[in-house]
Amino acid sequence: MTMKANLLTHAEALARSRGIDAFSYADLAAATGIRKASVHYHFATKADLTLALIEDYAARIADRLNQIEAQSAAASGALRDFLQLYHDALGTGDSLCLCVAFSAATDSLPEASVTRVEAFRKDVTAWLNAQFNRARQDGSVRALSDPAQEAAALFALVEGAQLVARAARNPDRFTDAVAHFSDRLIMGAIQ
Amino acid sequence: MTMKANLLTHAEALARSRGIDAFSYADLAAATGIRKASVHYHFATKADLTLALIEDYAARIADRLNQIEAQSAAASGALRDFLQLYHDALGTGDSLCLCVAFSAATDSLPEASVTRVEAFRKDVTAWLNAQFNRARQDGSVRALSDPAQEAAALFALVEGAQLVARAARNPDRFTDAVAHFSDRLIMGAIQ
DNA sequence: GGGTATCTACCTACTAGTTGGTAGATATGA
DNA sequence: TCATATCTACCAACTAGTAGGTAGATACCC
Repeated sequence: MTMKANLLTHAEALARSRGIDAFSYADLAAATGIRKASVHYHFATKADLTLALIEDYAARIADRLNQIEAQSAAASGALRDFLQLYHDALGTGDSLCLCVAFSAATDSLPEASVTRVEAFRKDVTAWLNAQFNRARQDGSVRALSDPAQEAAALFALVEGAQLVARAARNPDRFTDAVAHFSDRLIMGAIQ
Repeated sequence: MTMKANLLTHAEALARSRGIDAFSYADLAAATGIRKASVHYHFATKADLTLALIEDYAARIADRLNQIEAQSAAASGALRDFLQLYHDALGTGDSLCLCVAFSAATDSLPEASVTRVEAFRKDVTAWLNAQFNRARQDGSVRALSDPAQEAAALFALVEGAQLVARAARNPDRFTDAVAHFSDRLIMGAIQ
């Protein structure tokens, strides 16, 4: 792995567990074993670093969502995988998905990153909207209302569930919070 | 208003709009017109200040929830008022409820404050649980499942909806995200 | 091939500014 | 007189970021 990728990996872990405000170039230098000035060589300013973080993250999640959609036989399967993705992002209960971490720190983020996070949020909500539209066809989600409304609600639910689970340092809280929604998913033999 | 209360008011506003990490004693001094050292006279350390903030806030919300419960004729009315309370906390879209702000910054909070926030979260969830139990009696919430599950889900939903609305700087996003839940509330002539 | 130039990736050593926090003087009112 | 509340003037530690230098790889030209 290149040092740049290495720095991004550590920065993402720190941002997700502590928040963007709460880690410094010094932390990053300590984590990777190079000097602070060398971190600046790869990412001139912290604004550059945060933008790189969100772009990298957004690309990875977009790939994963496409993959989930392609692999699922019904909307319910895709939505179950979506929940699992956000559950797994919690790790042992000490880290958030980067989107939640960035949303929580909007004020200390450079404008370019805020815009990028907004676009990411819009993309994920659009993906959810597509799944709920699919569900309207395949009938794999119980008590379905307006897809756009469902998408907005589910996105807020998983973000809130992450926040609660991380604050309690217990990923089970995520499962509890989304249980009511999970119960609405009708799973066939193979999803 | 005493200077101590004045400081708490400004600190709460700053914590809710920017986050706890993102305001300093210097900001507080500038906001109140006294010197930084004088702020330390009232709150010796930032740990003291954050604890005072959450205690003050928890007491106010507990009062408000008791009031809401007493005034409501049915569970649906109490839950609608609960949603309104969290909606109003957003202001024009630039501030979170203190619980969300504190949950997002768990790592940079002193242990005593983390514990206090956890207790607050537990209290609010218990209140929601009580409302859903009430709903089981009065039938004012459609498609009701397990009250504890509903409480966990609703709490996560409002926290996430606040996060999304603040990030987008638009309180309407909160309304969108909770619309699906709102639709489940059966409102009588007088609530 | 040998010399020159440029690039990558790092370094030491620094700056200017901010952070939470402290010591000790001073004003004010009961 | 004495507690309360404020002040000025500091401190150590940390922040992002900069200046200037170096070892080694790569590229180009004669």
